Amino acid sequence: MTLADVARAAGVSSTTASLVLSGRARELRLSVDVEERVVRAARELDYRRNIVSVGLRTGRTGTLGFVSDTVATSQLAGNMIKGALERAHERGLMLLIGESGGDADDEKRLLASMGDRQVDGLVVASMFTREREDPTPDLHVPAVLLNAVSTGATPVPTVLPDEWAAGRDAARVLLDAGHREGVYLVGVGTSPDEVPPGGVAAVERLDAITRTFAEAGVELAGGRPCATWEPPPGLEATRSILQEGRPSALVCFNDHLALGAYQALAEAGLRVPEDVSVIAFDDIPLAAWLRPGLTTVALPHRELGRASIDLLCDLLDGGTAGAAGTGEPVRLAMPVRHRESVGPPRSD
Amino acid sequence: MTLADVARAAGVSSTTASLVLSGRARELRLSVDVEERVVRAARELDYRRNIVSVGLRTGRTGTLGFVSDTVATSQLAGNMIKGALERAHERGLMLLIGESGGDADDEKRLLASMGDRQVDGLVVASMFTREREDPTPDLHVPAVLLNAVSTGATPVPTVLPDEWAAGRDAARVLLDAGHREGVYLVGVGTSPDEVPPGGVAAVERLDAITRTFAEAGVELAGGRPCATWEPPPGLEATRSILQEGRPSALVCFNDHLALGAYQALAEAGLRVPEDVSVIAFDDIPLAAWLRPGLTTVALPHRELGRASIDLLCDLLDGGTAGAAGTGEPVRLAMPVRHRESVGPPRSD
DNA sequence: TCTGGTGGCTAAATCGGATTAGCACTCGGA
DNA sequence: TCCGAGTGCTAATCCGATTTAGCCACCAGA
Repeated sequence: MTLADVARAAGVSSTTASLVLSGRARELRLSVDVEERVVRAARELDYRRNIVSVGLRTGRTGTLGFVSDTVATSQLAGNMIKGALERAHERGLMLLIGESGGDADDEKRLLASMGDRQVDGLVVASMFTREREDPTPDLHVPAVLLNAVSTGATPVPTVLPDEWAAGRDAARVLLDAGHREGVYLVGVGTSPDEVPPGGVAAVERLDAITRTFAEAGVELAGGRPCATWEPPPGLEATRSILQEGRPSALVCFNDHLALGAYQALAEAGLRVPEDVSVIAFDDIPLAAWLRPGLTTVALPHRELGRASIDLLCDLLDGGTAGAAGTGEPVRLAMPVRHRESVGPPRSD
Repeated sequence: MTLADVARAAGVSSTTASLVLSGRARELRLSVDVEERVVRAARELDYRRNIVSVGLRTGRTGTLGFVSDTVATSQLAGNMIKGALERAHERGLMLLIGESGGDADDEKRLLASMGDRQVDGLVVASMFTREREDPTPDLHVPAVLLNAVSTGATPVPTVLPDEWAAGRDAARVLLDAGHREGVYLVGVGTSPDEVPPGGVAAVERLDAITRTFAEAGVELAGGRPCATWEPPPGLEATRSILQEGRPSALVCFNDHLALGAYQALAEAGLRVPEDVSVIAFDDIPLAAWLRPGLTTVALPHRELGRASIDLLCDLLDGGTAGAAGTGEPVRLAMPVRHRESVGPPRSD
């Protein structure tokens, strides 16, 4: 079923059929009769426009590229993709997905490959917020960064979680509960240089936490940097903290670390939140399933994914209009999920 | 940079350039001189074939579609996609990804949309093994099913995890450890009709478990069907089992249920594996992080994803050659991950 | 010398649409 | 009566490749 078939069935030229089917009939004052005939023929023949052909002629394929460093490492990634997919479909676009595995050459290949397929635009995503160079210096395809900031000269439109506010809110939750001493960090040290490399998120959270406590006249009791933010290091770090005595509250820099912390606390016979309060970041499904439920500041992955598509589309059809115009990154709020792991400090 | 530019730079016709660049120079006895000139020009101009154009002319776009019901619900899903993505890239193909959210109309729309973009083939995936109808009755695009079996008349090539063998292996692990009584099922009942609807996996596992124990002269002590396989129902089910007395071993139908079981056992003051052994299915990352580490039969999601692409490619360029030829589904082994949650039965 | 074959390359058609230029006809005003 | 300005539609070109059909020069055999 091609356009020519429809045109023939409607008894018009394919030019006319094309015009009608791309909704330009009114604009070009085609007769209502002709318009109806074409529409009917198209419906009866179950005609669908061949997007490859349209792409060749117009250069627009209705397809976007989404390249991330790692898709499956964490569930989070999945949700980011899910959000992007959703939003793209809502806008009638399809997503070509690629995963570079963190390798720069692979990424380059992937981006080129998407360029070959004439994607209209690109989302370049990172699983963990970090700095990176401009992904598409030579490709002349509009691109936005997701969960990453460009170090290049020309700013690339960017979507980021608001990590600073998240750190502040986490600190406030503990302050509101009454914790003023014995607050420890799990995953990072108390000084900005004791943070995993490239971890923009950690730096911002740490800064916010430190300041917020300081403004309340509270000094952090200590922290333990962890090379990887997974349960075993979290367990070790917490054991180490326990050797200094019973902490009042633990700020775990992600939920996995918090799982390790739970295990160490259980080992030591301490109860959450009666003896020790715990707050974390990310809100992976596990957080809701732990006993007691883990209070955590959610990384809005799905919304990040959606926002990246919106930003890209703004960029595509607005030029500098909308959010894409200002050089500032789009920051998405990280909501606190209140569960049962934070309580008042133990009185003794 | 178009083919015409390359041809001009090399001083040949675009026909010749096309021939050279698609590796048919030898076959058509073009002179070595011409071949070299074209290759050099292409390299110097950094020429890349426009795949959209090729797609229009040849009908092959070097792009496959991957449609699943839910991408992000579980990590597993992510790994399946990751595997598919990997394999596709290894073969120089790109993946157009779609998520139907389980809605049949959305799926139809998605498939049509991919058809419009001339995908060479389709993988239709399901997160949980289940029966479904042929996804592409009208689309004339080759398709394979992943983690789903077709109920249609003409069999669709399919990739499935070998759930039966998995059930058998789980049972053997317990038998080998010495468990001969007090073995309970968490997630399903002991009879085949007490299984969540559409759960092909559960049916096969259950059958295998029952038979394997029966062959060893062991009868299952009981089971608890759960509406959803998540930690809270697992916790409830285990509490209910504990009211009958101390079980010797628990077969949890997935890792989430096992997490609930761990919580119930901890509540009751029972230790794993000294008092109660636990074995489960899936091998999500959490399984390795639980204390003690959860012995579980892994769902090879990544491999499933990879295999689906291989099967699809066989179908595309083999016709009925390779695995695609036989009507039988491709079955992938589910390896047992031995950790610490299974031990000998308590002697008293 | 003419014919037939073949080695080496290219003009032109093609894929399925979008777009541009322009045709044929009507109507109102000078 | 003639001109200019619509009105309603279409022929032809183009996008960037692949593929078909075929051209031209050269050489061997009759």
